[in-house]
Amino acid sequence: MDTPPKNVTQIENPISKLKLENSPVFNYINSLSPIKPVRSLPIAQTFGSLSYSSPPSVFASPHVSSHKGSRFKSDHNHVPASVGEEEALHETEPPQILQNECTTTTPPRGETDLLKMCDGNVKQKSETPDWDAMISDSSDILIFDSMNDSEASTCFLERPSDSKTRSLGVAKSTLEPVINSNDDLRRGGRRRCLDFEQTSVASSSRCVVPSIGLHFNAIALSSKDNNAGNEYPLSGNTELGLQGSITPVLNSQDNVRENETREDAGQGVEECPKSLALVELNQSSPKKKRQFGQAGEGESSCKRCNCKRSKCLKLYCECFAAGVYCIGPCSCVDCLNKPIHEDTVMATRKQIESRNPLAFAPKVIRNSDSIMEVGDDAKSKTPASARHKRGCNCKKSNCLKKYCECYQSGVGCSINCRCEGCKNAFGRKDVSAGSSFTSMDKENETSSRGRTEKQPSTPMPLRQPLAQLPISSNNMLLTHQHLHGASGSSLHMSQSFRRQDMSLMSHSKIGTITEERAENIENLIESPMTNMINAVSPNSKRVSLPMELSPWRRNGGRKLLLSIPTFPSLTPHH
DNA sequence: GAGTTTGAAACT
DNA sequence: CAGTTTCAAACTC
Repeated sequence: MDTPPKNVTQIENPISKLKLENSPVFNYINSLSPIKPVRSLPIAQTFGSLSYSSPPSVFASPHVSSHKGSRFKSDHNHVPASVGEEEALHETEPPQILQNECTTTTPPRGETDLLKMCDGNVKQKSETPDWDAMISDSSDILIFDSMNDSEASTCFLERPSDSKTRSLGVAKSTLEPVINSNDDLRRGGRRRCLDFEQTSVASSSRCVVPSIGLHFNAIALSSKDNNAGNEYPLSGNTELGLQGSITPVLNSQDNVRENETREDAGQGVEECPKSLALVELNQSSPKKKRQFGQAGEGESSCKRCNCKRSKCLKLYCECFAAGVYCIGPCSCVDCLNKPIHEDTVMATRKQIESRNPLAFAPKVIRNSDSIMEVGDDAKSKTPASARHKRGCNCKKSNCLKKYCECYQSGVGCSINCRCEGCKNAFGRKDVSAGSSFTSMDKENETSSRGRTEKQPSTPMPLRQPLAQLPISSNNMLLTHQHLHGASGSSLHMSQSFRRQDMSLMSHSKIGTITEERAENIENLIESPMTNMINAVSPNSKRVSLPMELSPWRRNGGRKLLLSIPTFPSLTPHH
């Protein structure tokens, strides 16, 4: 990928870096924050992962593999604190990738620097660093952290063609609240750039700033959705630069064009998490969708529904389930899943969430230790640990058709599945039962007993309803705060999160984050962090941070256990 | 493109 | 919680 020269230059330019480091401003900033470098890397990432939804399981699919590939690649450079960290990153795949990339091009100094640099990039436009602005913005920047960094970098790296737009988006995200003067415009763009999560997701794909509350589902969903795209508008989101901040302010046309461009480039799809890809690609016809879907875990294409009776306000509707508005390509009838009916959409979402808090969460969860099982064919490339949360219930398809959510998502069946005659090409239930897949279950079980003990070879309780997991955005917040020591930034994040949740109704999985939107969520759940996490209950897990990440860790080596919600619920209150 | 099959979502 | 119905995607022809 071509990186916009400008950015690269900046990032790589040692001189500027030096200047920055030596400058009074730099020192000042450093002295200010507790947030500093050290944790900045890990935490930021974690943050990102935590806060943002992850890309959905989307990643589990072949796409995933590619992602992973890049991830690994970059990871090297980026000094992974631990496996967990990696996983955490995982959640924010898109961002992560970006980040990694960014890291790649930068001296291993810390994300802080990275941020600065990135920031610098943004500002660079104006050439000389505006120190005052920098300082004033520093907080924001910090808040964004990895996300921004990564995204920013990603943006730049990812699509040269879009660099302009992306950088713009980044800049906006970092520097100013993205205000969409025109809702319609915004919405129009939404599909591609979801507001909630989407924004983030979208951003990731588009390099827009990541938002915090993602639609996990959309993202995560992957399977079907993964579209993270355009999500419902966070009402009020816009005002926060942070969050959604960065909603790319594109009108639909622009988006379309952008998408087209991307498609032409042929990159987006592969590199983007399925969800993302969906968002962007889905403008096409249903057939196209299928094709894409194949590529991805389940579908990589954008969502396009064909609802006749649900008004696109039920989970039957893929768009709705993915947290995106129906758009042109949809063939739905009496569709209410449109920006015009935002209130209705939100209300409905809330209602559904009240019934099932995880309704919009990513359906596929990836294990922290997920390792790609590389096989001869693409199918075998699924993440070993990716699994459908609830599992499927196939009776006749043998889990060999897309009727099967597991199969559709590109993940193997697990003990959570109640399928009959499972022949899932990505992993059969019986086979996976003892594998890492059930990690979640294992974790839960383990958690109940203590922590890092080895898992019992005993079968875990079958199908733990994820839905039962208590996840609340509030919890999320707490978690974040805890993790970050309640730093201002974390607070920011939390707040952002909340807002998004509120406005969105909370969602991913990905929710998700999605899936994609989901994966972030998933990652949260299974992320590196989570790896270290022991589940206390289905909803919360005890988390012990890796040494590197855990500032609270006692010298004695005692682990600090935190209770972390598995999923951030989209709804703020609950 | 129409019709069928399938299984998730929703409902009772 | 289980059984049934509704729904829309996936699939077949």
